[in-house]
Amino acid sequence: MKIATYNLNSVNARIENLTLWLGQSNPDIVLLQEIKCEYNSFPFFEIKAAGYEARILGQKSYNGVAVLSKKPIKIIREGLPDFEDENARYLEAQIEIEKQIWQVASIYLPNGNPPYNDSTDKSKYIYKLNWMDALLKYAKELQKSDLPVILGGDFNVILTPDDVYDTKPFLNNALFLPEVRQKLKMLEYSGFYDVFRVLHPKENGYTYWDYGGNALAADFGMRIDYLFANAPAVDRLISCTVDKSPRTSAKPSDHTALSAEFE
DNA sequence: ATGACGGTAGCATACCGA
Repeated sequence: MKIATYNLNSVNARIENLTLWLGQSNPDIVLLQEIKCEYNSFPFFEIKAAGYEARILGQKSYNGVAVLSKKPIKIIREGLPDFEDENARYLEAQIEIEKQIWQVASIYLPNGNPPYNDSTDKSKYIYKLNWMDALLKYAKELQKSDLPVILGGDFNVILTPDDVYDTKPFLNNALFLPEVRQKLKMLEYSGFYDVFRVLHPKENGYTYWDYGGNALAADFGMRIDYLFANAPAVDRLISCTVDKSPRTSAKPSDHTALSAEFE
């Protein structure tokens, strides 16, 4: 079973990039973030032609998450429990592949940085912290499941100093503040393994490079997209790789795909 | 390494992002 997470930065702007990558990478399950559209403008036809069913939690202009699969998708949850969210950031599903049911969630965690016109505005950061608390609370519920569970997506957190090209520009950034890093660590301590780090303790594993300047060429990247797996899933882990091809192909997202294979 | 860059809404420019 091959699963991937990919923040697309608009599914409609990226549909050719996406279908090309689907054909090359051939994942069984894909977790998409920032589709940036509602149901009626989602490119179901093109994705079906590439061989995938799609279920989405859409939103106009911003956010929006989706699950793609070659096999039927059963939606378990839209949005986190016990958390009123005006944004489309969480979609959870069950997919049966070769007699094994996998429970997966596509997660687009809030960025948390203030708007440019008011650097003192903490409301987005507070929203991020509250969102993470709701996720941590629900993750403990999910740990009661005997199914293999994979929480994947754009977590908008640089977990450790090894996960960014330079820490100095990010010391006061909502992606790297101690609170959010601790909360993501708590997700690990609750029993969700950081699949990339399980297999690659040293590699940088960047999944995002800014569009501007020479960020990609100079490898000024950051690791903010993750696949977290519970014990039943990580027991089956075979490989986990950053797939840089969609980031280096034409009209890229600023993120790239992170893939993992399980027995 | 910060500002340039890209996407959306909607038609000029503001907002969002990491």
